[in-house]
Order: sequence, then structure tokens, then C-alpha cells
Amino acid sequence: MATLADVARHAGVSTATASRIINGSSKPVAEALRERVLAAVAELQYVPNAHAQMLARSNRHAVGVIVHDVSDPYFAEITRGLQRVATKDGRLVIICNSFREPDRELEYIDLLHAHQVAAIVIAGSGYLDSATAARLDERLRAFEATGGRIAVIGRHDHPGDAVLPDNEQGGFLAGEHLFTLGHTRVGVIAGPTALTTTADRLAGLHRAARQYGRELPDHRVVHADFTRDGGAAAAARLIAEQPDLTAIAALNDSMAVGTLAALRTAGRMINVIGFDDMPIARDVTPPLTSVRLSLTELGERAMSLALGEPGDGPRVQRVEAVLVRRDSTWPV
Amino acid sequence: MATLADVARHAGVSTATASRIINGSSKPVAEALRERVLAAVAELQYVPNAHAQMLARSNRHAVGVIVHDVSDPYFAEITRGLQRVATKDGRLVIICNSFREPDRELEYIDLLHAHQVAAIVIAGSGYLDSATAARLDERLRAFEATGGRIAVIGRHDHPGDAVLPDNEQGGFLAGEHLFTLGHTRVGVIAGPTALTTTADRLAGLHRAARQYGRELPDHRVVHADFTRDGGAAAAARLIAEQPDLTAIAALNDSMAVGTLAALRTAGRMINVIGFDDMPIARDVTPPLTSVRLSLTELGERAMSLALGEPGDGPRVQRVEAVLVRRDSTWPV
DNA sequence: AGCCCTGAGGTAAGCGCTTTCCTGGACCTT
DNA sequence: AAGGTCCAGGAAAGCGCTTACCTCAGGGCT
Repeated sequence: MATLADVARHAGVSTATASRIINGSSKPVAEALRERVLAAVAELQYVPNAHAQMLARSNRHAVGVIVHDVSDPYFAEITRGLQRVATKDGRLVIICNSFREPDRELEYIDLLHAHQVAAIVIAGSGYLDSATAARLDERLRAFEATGGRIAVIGRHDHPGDAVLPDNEQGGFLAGEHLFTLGHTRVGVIAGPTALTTTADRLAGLHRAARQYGRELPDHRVVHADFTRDGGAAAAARLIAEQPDLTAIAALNDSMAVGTLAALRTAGRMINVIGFDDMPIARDVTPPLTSVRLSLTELGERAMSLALGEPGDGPRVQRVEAVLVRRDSTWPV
Repeated sequence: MATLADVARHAGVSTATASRIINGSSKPVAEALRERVLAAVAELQYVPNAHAQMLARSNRHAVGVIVHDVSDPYFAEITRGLQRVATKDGRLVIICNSFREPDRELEYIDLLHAHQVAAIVIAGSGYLDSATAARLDERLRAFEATGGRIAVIGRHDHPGDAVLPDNEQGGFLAGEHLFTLGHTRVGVIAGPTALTTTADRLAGLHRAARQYGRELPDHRVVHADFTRDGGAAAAARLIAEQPDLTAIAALNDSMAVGTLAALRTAGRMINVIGFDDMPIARDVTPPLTSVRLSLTELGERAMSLALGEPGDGPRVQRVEAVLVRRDSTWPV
């Protein structure tokens, strides 16, 4: 590995001068030297050691992002928003997949901390388990104590900057839509029990039920993981056990798509409503009614909070949920 | 920021001892000291500075990944495979989005080089422009010269380890399928002209045409970017200009889905075949016939090559293309 | 009892870079 | 011509950590 010292020697200057030329320091340097140094850089294929630079400059520039899984379209969209803002700001983004494991999340927080990132953005539902939440919180505080910035997306357990999708309201909208269409026997495909996202969306659904005087009994609510196949399996079970359902609310679009598939397999078609309004929603048959959350906006806002001036206290921004009506729901 | 020196002082030991205890060095240390140091670590919330560690140890452990865009499902799948292998090996993965801009790709190569990553994996079509390819190649060689490993996915321009989806064969399979079904007037929605992926898939299609004695004239081939909406626009144009087409081959699934949408809008339905067999393919209507590439396998293999023992020369692995028949194609 | 050996723990030399402070020659001033 | 000013360029002190090497007790040996 060519080092700065090699370049300096090659060009017959001091490392100080070489460094100044390479980094475009404000200090003026004779043209002849500049050329010699640049020539040496080219010849030796010199690439500065980023770690040495970080150490010497001790400026934090990269940002870390922890998501459940980038290859999940939900997080892919959020990540897109995060990247857009970070890139505009000239930041390197380090993406970490926690795969929904709190321990891995913990590890990544320390790892990003160790890498001296300027900020950590955590996207994805928090954990209802309070012991877990407390441990995460402790590590995050340690990071903040060193001047690091934190923004979270979609979890309320951390007392810092946050941007929250209005999951409860979204759940309410989904319920309201189905109930005003006249449905009385509505099944729910919920996400993993441990996630706050599930809890919030479900809460909204229940509020709608109360408001419209309908029932949403436990035996019509099944849990699955937030995937297409999880949704398909759960839906198959639900329609087999409760043949009289006229509608199913799936708490994300992947599961809604799975539900559609299960219905097709079963040779039936009842109302289906999804959540998140992901790109696929309009391309399935029937096109899926869904509750839209602007996922990229979620990402953009979070990154802006994390990179902008720190607020006096924790700032919370909400991203509203909007119902998008398509053809998978209709009046009874 | 608490430093090792702080911890050592706090525990009343030298930094050497503190370092040894924290890193679990093989050197034996008295239990009393160990406890004091660990207590100090906890109290001071000490997190080692990764940059200082890298510098002192000069071991390369992280791996860099450059993809066109993680939020594109194609790359999301590949990334999943990459991550799986890297994580199993206990590596930190740094993901960079080039957004198909060669300059950004160049920048990222240097950035990863600067970060002393152990390996760089580049996923996504190469550039037909040879000046661009040459510049990339130069930077990659510089990285390799310092002992870095490189693996590329889906591009043949770099003379190192590579895993190649058999795009040409895939194109051939798509063409063969349509031609044996009896189609004679086949339209093609191709990807960006500058990408080798486009060129290869198209070449396969042409080979099939020759073999089956069919025509695939230029005016039936339109180019779009590899997105759903790009495909929809291109398809709309194509069916307006060539109303007698009986089939359309889209060179990726996103564009195929767009094609389906365009056909629906136009109130027509003709054969459509996609490419990549992404998860959506089975959930659209009609379920999409497509050419499957095992994207996660592509990723896993590439990462294995990059992390495993270096070969004597460049190693090339091929991932085969397989036709998946669904309902979007049928005999004329 | 004197010696050496052993090994826990400390000292200090880097790792590659940035940046402050210093040097010394060129140029001005009176 | 002597002194002063300026400024390009260099010397060197870190940044926080690891680790080779050294020290110096304590214990076993003859």
C-alpha cells in the first residue's frame, strides 16, 4: 500500500505539503510542487487511508442506517429516501440489516458507534419487550453522549428525534373504509405480535370497529410474519375456519398479496385491503386498496432530522396515512 | 468520547493491559484487574474507536458492495445473497448505490479502497462504453494491487473473479419459448442501450430468432430504463405503432409488469414474457412467464468468491437461466 | 543462600494521516 | 544596508489503538 510518505518522498516534498496538495488545503503551494505531487499520486496509485484520516481529523462524516432488511420492499423504499438526503449531503451511508433480531441491532449500534458515524438512523418497528427496549436505549444513549445523532423511524420507545408513520390512524382508515362499505365480518391478518407496528395498526382497526359499532373478535385476527407467504398461509387458515368473512384486512401489502393468492387458490374472492401502498399494489389483480404511507418521505425526513441542527428536545414528525381506493374492496 | 487511556486510568492499569482485557488477548491477566477494567468500560460507556483499531491492526475486515440501486428488487435479491454469506463470515457489509452512474461507481471504489475493505463486490451490468470500462478497471487494479479482492456480478469486463447470469442463454430461452408457441411478430422492450445486460439478453433473443427462422427487426425493439413505468411507456408506444404484434418480450420483470399495465390500459391482451422471475411475477395477472435467474445465488456465489481463497487466475462461475412458464404466454 | 527462570504487567514504538507551529529566504521599507 | 514583513514549505506532535519488547517480582532450583 502506497502511503502519503511514499508519495512525499517520490515527489521530493514533505508529507505536510503532500497532504495539503492532495486535500486541496487553503494554504498556497507552488505550482511545480503541486504537479510533482499529483504525478506521484497517479504513479503510485495512491489512495489515502480513510481510517488514518478519520483518526487525524476526528470528524465524523458517515451515517449509519439500521433496518430490518433492505431487500424487503418496505425498507427498500425507506432506504431510498434516507440515501437521497444523505447523498445530497455528501455522506457515506452504511446500511446494516438487523433481520429483526434485537441482539444484532445492539451489535450494529456499537459497531456504528465504533466507526464514529455522525448519526444513526434506525428504521423499523420497535420491540414491545421492554427489557430489550431498555438495552437498546442504553446503547443509544451512550452513542448520543459522544455527540452522535439519532433518528428513529416508526418506533416511539426512543426519546430522540423520530418520524412516525401514523399507523394507528392508518389502521383506523382501513377499518372505517371496510365498515362504511357495510362489512360486518372482517378478518385481520396481523404482523408479528412483538412489533409495535402491528400493535398500532391493530389498535386503529379496533378504534374504527368501536366507532362503527362492529365486532373484531380475537378469533378473526391471525398473526403472521410480514411476508407474502406468511400472509398466504394465514389467509388460507382464516378463510377455511371462518368461511363467512366478507373482507380481510392485511396489515401490510405483502401479506395482502399473499391473501389474494390464497383466495385465488381457494377459488373465492372477498374484499382485501392492504397497508403501505407499495408499488405492487396497483399491479395485482384486483388492484389492491391500501393505506398509503409515503415511505421515501419517512426516510427523507428522518435523515434530515439526523443531519440537520439538533433540536432543543426530541422532535417528532408524523407522516400521515392516506387511504388509496382501488378495486379489491367494494360495497357489500 | 471515552478513550482506552481513560479506561486504563480509571481502572489503574496501563493501556496495554486494558487493551488485552477488552480484546480477550491470549495473554493471561489477573482476575482482579480484569474486573476493574470491565467495570471501567461499563461505567465510562467505552466503545473502542474502530478507526484507531484498523490503523493499529491494519487488518481488513469489512467488505464493500456496489450495486446500481438496493431498492430495486433485482439488486435487493442479490444483496440478500451477498449479505447472507458475509454475515455468516462475521463481516461488516458496506453497501453503496451507484445509481448506474459510472462516475459514482468510480468514487465508491476509491472510497471503499480508502476504507481498507477486504473485498469489493460489484453487482450490475457493466458499461459498453470502453473508456468508462477502462477507467473502472484501472481503479480496480489499484485496489487489487494492495491485496484487495474483487468479485463482479454480471459483467465480463473485469478480468477477475466473476459470477455471470447466463443472460444470453436466458434471452435465447425467452425467444425459443415464444417462437415455438408460434409467434412471428414479436416486440421487444429492451433495457438501456449502454448496459451489457441488455446487449446479452438481446443477443440471445436474436440467436433464437435465427435458429427458428424468425424476424426480429429493429423497429420492433424499443429501449426503456429497467423500470415498471419505463416499460409501461415503451409498451404503450410499441403496441400503438405495431398493432399486429402477438407477443412482447420484456428484458426484465419490472418492465414486463409495466407492459401488462399498458396492455390493460389499451384494453388488449397479448403474450408477455419477462426476465429475472422476481417475486411479483406470480402475483400479477396473468401470472408472468419469465426467465428465472437465481439472484440470491448470484450474490452468495460472488461473496464466497470474494471472501474465499484467491484462485490462481480469474474464476468465472455461471448461473444458469431457466424458463418458468406461467399464464402470460400461450400458443397462437 | 544465591541464581535463574517465569510470567504478569508496563513502556513505548508505531499504524498513516492532519495541522500547528516554526524556519528561513525573498522582498520591502527607511 | 540593516531591519522588518511575509509566506512557502517543513518538522513534529498528536489522533486512539495494538503489540513487541522490557522490567521486575516471586518462586524453584542447586
